[in-house]
Amino acid sequence: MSATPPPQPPPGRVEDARVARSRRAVLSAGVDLLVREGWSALTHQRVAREADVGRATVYRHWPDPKHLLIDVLEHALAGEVRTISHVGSTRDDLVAELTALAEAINDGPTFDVIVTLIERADVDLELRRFHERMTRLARRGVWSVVRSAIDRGELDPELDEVAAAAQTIGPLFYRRALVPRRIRRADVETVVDAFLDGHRTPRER
Amino acid sequence: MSATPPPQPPPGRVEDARVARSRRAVLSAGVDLLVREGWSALTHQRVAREADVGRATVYRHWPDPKHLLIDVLEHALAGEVRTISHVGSTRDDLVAELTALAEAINDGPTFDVIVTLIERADVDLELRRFHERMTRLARRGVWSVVRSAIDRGELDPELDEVAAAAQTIGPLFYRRALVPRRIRRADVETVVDAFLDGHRTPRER
DNA sequence: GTAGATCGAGACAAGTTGTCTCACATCGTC
DNA sequence: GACGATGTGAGACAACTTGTCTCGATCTAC
Repeated sequence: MSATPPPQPPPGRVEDARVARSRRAVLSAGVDLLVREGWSALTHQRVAREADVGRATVYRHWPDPKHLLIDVLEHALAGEVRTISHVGSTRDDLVAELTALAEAINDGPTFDVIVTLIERADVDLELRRFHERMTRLARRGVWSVVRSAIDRGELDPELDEVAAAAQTIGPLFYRRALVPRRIRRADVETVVDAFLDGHRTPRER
Repeated sequence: MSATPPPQPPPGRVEDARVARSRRAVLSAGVDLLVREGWSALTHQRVAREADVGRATVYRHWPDPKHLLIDVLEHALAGEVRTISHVGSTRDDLVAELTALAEAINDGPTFDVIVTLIERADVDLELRRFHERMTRLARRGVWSVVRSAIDRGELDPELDEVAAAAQTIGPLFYRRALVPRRIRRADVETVVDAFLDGHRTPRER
C-alpha cells in the first residue's frame, strides 16, 4: 500500500507504534489539507504543521513530495470503496451502484482525489497509473450490472465497459465538476433511465 | 478581458507597444507551461524565464499570482470559442456541436483550462465564477439544439439545460478525463444516439 | 526630437526546501 | 523494571523562491 520504501515496516517485525502514529497523523492532516486547499497544499511543511509533527519526521517517511501526495490520496480513498450487492432489477442495481458513487463524490474526499489525479495524470506517469487503476475500479461496479443485463438480453450487446461508464458515471461527474452542484437522487434516476432507454436490445434505429 | 487593473491600457490612449509585447510573450509562455506542467507551474519566475522577459516585468503586470493564472486561462481559451451553425437534423446539429467540443478538448489547451478550473473552483471564489461562466458558455450550444428539438416535439420537454449537458458533454468529458483517451468521432455519435433514444417525446415509461 | 514610460538587471529581506545533527522520549525485549 | 535500539522534535544550514525596490538603458507616442 505504501509508495515509499525508506521507512518500510521491517520485513518480519511489527511496525513501531511511534511510526504508525506519525504516519496516521500526517496522512489524516494531509487529507484535510487536500480537501480544504487542494493538492498543492500538500508540502512537507504545511502537512507537518497541520499534523503537529516535526518537519524532519515527514521528510523521514516521505523523502519525495510525490509519494507523500500518493499516500495521502490512497489514505483518502481507504474505506470509500464499497461493494454493492445486486439483487433487484437492472434499473435498481444500476441506481444502487451510481447512488453509492454519487454519495462518495458528493461528500467525502473522493472528488478531490479524482480531480487531483486528473490534473496530475497528464504530467506524471506514476500518478497516471494510479489514476487509471482507480477509475477502472470505479467502472467495475457499473459494468458488472450492465454485463448481466446484456447477457439477459436487456441491453445492446454493442455496449462496452468504457461506453457504459461514460454514459452513467460521466453525467454524474459532470454535475459535480462542471455545474458544480451536489448530485441528487433524482439526477441518478434520470441518468439511469436515459441510459437504459438509450441502449435497449432490439434497436430499431 | 484583463483581470488586473494595474497596467490597464490608459483610458483614452493606445496601449504601449512594449506593454503589448510583454503581455503577449508572458501569456503565450504561460499557456505552454500550463499544458506541459499544469497550473502550479505558473509562477512569476517560471513564466518570466519561459517568456524570456524580466521577472520584474511579470510582477509589474500581474502583482497577484492568481490574476496571472486567470489571464493565462483566458488567453488559452481565446479563439477556442466557435459558433456552430445549425441547419440539419437534430442529430446532425448535436453531432456538430459535440464534435467541435470534442476537438477542443482533444487537442488544444482547453482541457487543461477546464481541469484547472475544476481543481481551483473549490478553493477560490473568483476562479469559481470564471469556471461557472465558462461551462455555462459550453452548455449553450448543446442547449440551443436541444431546446429547438423540444419545441418541435422531438424531445422530452422535461429536459433542462443542465441535464442535457450532463448527458452529452458529460460522457465525452469522462472519456478524456477518466479513461483517459482522445475522443473519437464514433464516441460522439454513440453519445448523441443514446441521448436522443433516451429522451424521445412520448415517453411510455 | 524629446518627455515620459517600460524594460531588464540586480539588490534585498523574508520565507521555503531539503539535509543534517543531536538530545530526548518511546518502543519491544529480556 | 532496566536495557539497547529506534523514532522524534528542535534547530542549524545552504540553496532556492517570492515579493518589492531602485537604477540606468531603451523604446514609444506625440
